[in-house]
Amino acid sequence: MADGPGNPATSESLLFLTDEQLRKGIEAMFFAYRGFTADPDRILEELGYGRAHHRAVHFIHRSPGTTVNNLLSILGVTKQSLNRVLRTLIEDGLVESRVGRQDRRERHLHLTEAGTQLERRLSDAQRDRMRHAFRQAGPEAVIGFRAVLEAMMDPELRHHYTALKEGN
Amino acid sequence: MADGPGNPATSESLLFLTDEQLRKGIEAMFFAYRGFTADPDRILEELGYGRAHHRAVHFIHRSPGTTVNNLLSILGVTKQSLNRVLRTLIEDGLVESRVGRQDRRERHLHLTEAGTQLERRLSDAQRDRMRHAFRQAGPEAVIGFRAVLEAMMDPELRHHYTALKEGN
DNA sequence: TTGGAAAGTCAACAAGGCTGACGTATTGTC
DNA sequence: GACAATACGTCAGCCTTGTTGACTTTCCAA
Repeated sequence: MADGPGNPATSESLLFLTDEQLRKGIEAMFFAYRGFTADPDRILEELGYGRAHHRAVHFIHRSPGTTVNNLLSILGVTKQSLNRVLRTLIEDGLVESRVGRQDRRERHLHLTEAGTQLERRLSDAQRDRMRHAFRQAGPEAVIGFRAVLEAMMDPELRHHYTALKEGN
Repeated sequence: MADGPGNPATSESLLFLTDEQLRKGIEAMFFAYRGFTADPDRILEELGYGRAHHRAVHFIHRSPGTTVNNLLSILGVTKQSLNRVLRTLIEDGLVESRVGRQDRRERHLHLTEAGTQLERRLSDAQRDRMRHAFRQAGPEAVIGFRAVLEAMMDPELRHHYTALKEGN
């Protein structure tokens, strides 16, 4: 089995690592992310919210009772930045901030009924697109999709992704 | 072949469409995109640029001589927004704007030598991460990754992704 | 030739990042 | 009991990057 530069098998097996393939992957991320956020963005706009509000609502829904500090480490923004968003959500009655029972310095965040409804509306829209893409591409592709994305994350942030119930 | 709710084959084959699977997909996109932009962001920051500059440089490199209008349709922002970015890039000598020969209203955009160098530096960083993720996940996964992302794009924007030399 | 459309530029504003400084309540430690 | 550390909130001010509105230059078609 010669392995020269002209060997078709060799070039084929490495084809997915050529600069052109990598560029395609980069642009795929760019354009897909646009689609990924497009539907929620439309809903948010009519309510006067932005993506920052969506992120907060999403992760409060995922981890009810989470603290401000925990949310900060997930979102990777400053507390001043998060606070601005959180304040409007609390004022608008979408999020409730409860003083911690063990540690009264902490604030535990929960979605109100209205907050839960908005979360549902946003995630329904986003899931619809994700479901369509998954169905279109098939189960095998979904495995690959997840594998590549997981490998693309910063290692020190990956635990936020896998921290929940493992195996799902 | 009964198809009851307890049938393992059925639930397994549809497992990738459960709400929990979709939520994982959504968060995978969120965290992966953060990693995807992290390396270029660091380079851009030390130069006083942002992601908007990166996007402009990337697509001018991909399509030398492209017009401002064409760039607008790819990037999906207003021309005023793009213009601000473009102006600084031109002032800094990274991009050259040439008046169109047929239509003198048009401006054809090219990277200068310095612009090409910056593009190289940015895309090297981003390709390194993409390459690592591709290698980690394997060729089969890359196929799936691309299939899912392509299905996630807005149909009317997808042509920007596949418009180049097909089959690469 | 003139009026509309198209390409691009300038001005001003808003969202949402950031840093820095500071205040307050609470907790834990010496 | 004093004191440092922690969790959170807030004010001020900056930057990037999105927006709309008003404008010029250029082209083309009636």
